[in-house]
Amino acid sequence: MEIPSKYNPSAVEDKWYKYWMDNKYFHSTPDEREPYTIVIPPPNVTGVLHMGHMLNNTIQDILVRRARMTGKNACWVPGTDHASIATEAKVVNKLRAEGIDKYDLSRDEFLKHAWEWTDKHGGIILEQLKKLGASCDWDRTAFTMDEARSESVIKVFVDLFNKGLVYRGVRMVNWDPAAKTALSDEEVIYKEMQGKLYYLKYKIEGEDGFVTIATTRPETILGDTAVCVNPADERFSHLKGKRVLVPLLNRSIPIIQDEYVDMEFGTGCLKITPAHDINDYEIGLKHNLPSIDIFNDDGTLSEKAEMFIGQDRFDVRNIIIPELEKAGNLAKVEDYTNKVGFSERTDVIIEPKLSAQWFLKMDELVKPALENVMNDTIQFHPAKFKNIYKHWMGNIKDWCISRQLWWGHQIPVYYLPDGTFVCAENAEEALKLAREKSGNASLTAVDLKQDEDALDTWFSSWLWPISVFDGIRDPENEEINYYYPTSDLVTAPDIIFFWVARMIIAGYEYRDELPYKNVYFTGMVRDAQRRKMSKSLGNSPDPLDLIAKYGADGVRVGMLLCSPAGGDLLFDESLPQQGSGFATKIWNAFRLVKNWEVSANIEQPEHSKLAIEWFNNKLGEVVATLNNQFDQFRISEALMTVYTTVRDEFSGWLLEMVKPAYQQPIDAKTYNEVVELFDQMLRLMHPFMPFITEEIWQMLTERKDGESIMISQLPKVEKYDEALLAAFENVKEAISGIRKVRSDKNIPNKDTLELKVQAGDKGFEPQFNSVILKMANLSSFEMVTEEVQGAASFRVKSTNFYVPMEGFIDVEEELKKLEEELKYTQGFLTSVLKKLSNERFVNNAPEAVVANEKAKQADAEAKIKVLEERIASMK
RNA sequence: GGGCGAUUAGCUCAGUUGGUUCAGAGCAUCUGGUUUACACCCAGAGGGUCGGCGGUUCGAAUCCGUCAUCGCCCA
Repeated sequence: MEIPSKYNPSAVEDKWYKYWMDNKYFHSTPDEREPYTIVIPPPNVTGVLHMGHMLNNTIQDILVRRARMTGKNACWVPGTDHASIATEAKVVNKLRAEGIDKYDLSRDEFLKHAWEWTDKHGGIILEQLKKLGASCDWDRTAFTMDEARSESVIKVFVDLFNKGLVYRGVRMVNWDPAAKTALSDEEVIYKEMQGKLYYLKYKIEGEDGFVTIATTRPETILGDTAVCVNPADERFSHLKGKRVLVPLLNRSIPIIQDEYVDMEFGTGCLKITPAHDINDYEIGLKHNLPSIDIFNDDGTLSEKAEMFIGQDRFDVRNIIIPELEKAGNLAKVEDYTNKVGFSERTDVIIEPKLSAQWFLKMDELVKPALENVMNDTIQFHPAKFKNIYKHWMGNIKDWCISRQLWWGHQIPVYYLPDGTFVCAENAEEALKLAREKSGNASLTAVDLKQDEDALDTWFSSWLWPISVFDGIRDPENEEINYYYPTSDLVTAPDIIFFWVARMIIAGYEYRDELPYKNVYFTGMVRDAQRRKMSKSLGNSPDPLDLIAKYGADGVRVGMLLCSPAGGDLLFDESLPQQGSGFATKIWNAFRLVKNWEVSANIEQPEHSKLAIEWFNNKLGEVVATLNNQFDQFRISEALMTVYTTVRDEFSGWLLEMVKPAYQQPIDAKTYNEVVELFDQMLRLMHPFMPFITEEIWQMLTERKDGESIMISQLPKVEKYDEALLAAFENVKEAISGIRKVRSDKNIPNKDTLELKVQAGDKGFEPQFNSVILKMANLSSFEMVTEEVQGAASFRVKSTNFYVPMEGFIDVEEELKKLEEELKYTQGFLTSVLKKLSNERFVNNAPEAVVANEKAKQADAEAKIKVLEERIASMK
């Protein structure tokens, strides 16, 4: 078989992905095995794959592939969410570009366009995930607005309504005037803005004087219904009970007193506009002030404003100032920086607005969700996110679940002609209820009008772990009972409240059970300068370009190399480059082994036998380490374990030890054992690098059609000989010592050396002599009992190693080195003795710790003796 | 303003209930090397008073207090 000298990822990756798909290896159906389930955090249909998805889905794929290789029935459910605000905005923009206004269309016509758009763009991101190697069960692909999921959402709304947990209320909401919808607090982004602080004079009614207030939003004076001062503020005590006139309108409003007012800020005098500021709204409620809503839904001024009707709120700000100045109401203007809320979806400035919305009562629902995270029934990784979760859940507000949009699940509330309403899963049911409620049997379907609003997208995604298995509509079906609760959730910390908390709430409400056992929070992907990856900065590489350049395996390794859980990942192209370099390294190891000529007629050399015995034990240790790291979700550390094991232990030590001499064949026994060890290593690597491991695994030895590394089993933890591994570390140290002598004396590796060993109590492992002989390229190996002169020397523990080289040795320099080594060891001994001579240490410290110090003392003393003898003999 | 978290090598981070040879890794840096899988490589080396101060302890990167700086969330 001809093995290409270069590994070519792109050809290999498409081939094996197709093979896995054709063989249905990703597909899961319930059986007697233990399930391992992950639901994908459904990406938004408007999105394309970005670096955050790459990281997130790489981690999920690693977990799923590993579970599959440990005998579990692994099921990774993919899907997308409908993203009502973002998608509706995209569709509205597209229609506008075609000269169509949304409001010229009926709801049904608009939805037809939205579905068309979704069908065209919605699946792109899932196709991209395939390039990454994602082993999702594609037969299960779900969408938050497909039939099963939609019916589930409606069913849940009706259920919560009937439980009395859904109510309609008027609240101050975050209004997005571009999308014409309310947003949740979490969808508002506050940005620092350079603005102005305007000082405006309000005439005191019936007097000559003025009261001066400061505001950043002069256009809202038209909605003022009071001016407020702090009751403790003596500057304004004379104003008590008086009234002032709103500039331009000359409307008379009261001066009220409230401790809310900060006496230090501005003039200490605050205008109150209850309809357009959340704090003013609270004060308005407290003091029974009227609210005057001066804005239309699109951010233009309404008739209630009495002036500037139909003009945009920010235009009005510019034109009202000259008017106020002309009228003598403008005192001064200052520069001012404040935080302004922007819509996460449309990036326009949020308008606080009073509006009728649907709310979900949260206080009772959160209880089990909070408790079971705090008591670690559900584990967060890293655990620090428990605190932030607790804080939010403890201060939870009712959830505003209505959105003034068409794209989404229309709220299943139907209004009767008299303004009362009923809530039902469909129109027929609603009609039945309406007839009962009104006592009017002649009501017909056309008399009922369904609520225009749609539900918040999160109101469908919070059901995701249940609804993807149809557990809402059919709570006892085989799949939900088998796959739920799911195992792990992998997501970003910025949606801990939007999504994670609410899924946990829904889990306990609808299954009386947790939705998953572990939540792994990934870091945020940033660039090398710690900036967020964003389109506008142009600092985000296209993931598909990266895959084309470095291979999916290389990119997966690159993403993980520097991504601790919950920490920022500073992405740089050197990372996937390192990943692809690692793939090359593995490929070359494969080429080395595969190109050996195998002979059945030679005996296995001693050093090969030892090497294989050692590596078998090493493998046991590595498997145990990996299990431990995965148990703790230390995935990036697990990758590092695999990385260093392949590079250092497998390639650097094992393969070098068994490698036959140039153009010599290898014995069949060693070859077969090395192939078996290679196979085991490939399995350990497979979850991280699925493609190259499959490619090599298939070529490593004869495979039958339909076999695959992805359905093979990982090596199990076996007992490993720790003493053997420790002994081998001494052997490595001895070999390194000889290499260092070569390097110091400029002796080429191909020249053989002699070695003499003066064994001490520790540091010499005679059973490995054949290994040292081969790895250090020695011509002879001799045990001695005396000091050897005219030789370079080094020590492992209390054993002296000598490499004779008469004439090469600078006695002075050698002595200097020995003196340094001695001084260091003596210093170390002093510190140990200091501890041991401290009575309180000996009495208080655990026995094992004291014994350890005594062992350190003995070792140091032995080494000092060896060094002193060596120095004495050289002098 | 309230809360949470962080501060360890040039960079990014580990460091499990305080105690195994004077704090580890990867990357970066430096030195040497093209030996017959691999220069996308190999062999070595340097680099940290664990943010400052104080305390508890026989013993502190680890526990407590305080200050400083930074980040995130909420108002």
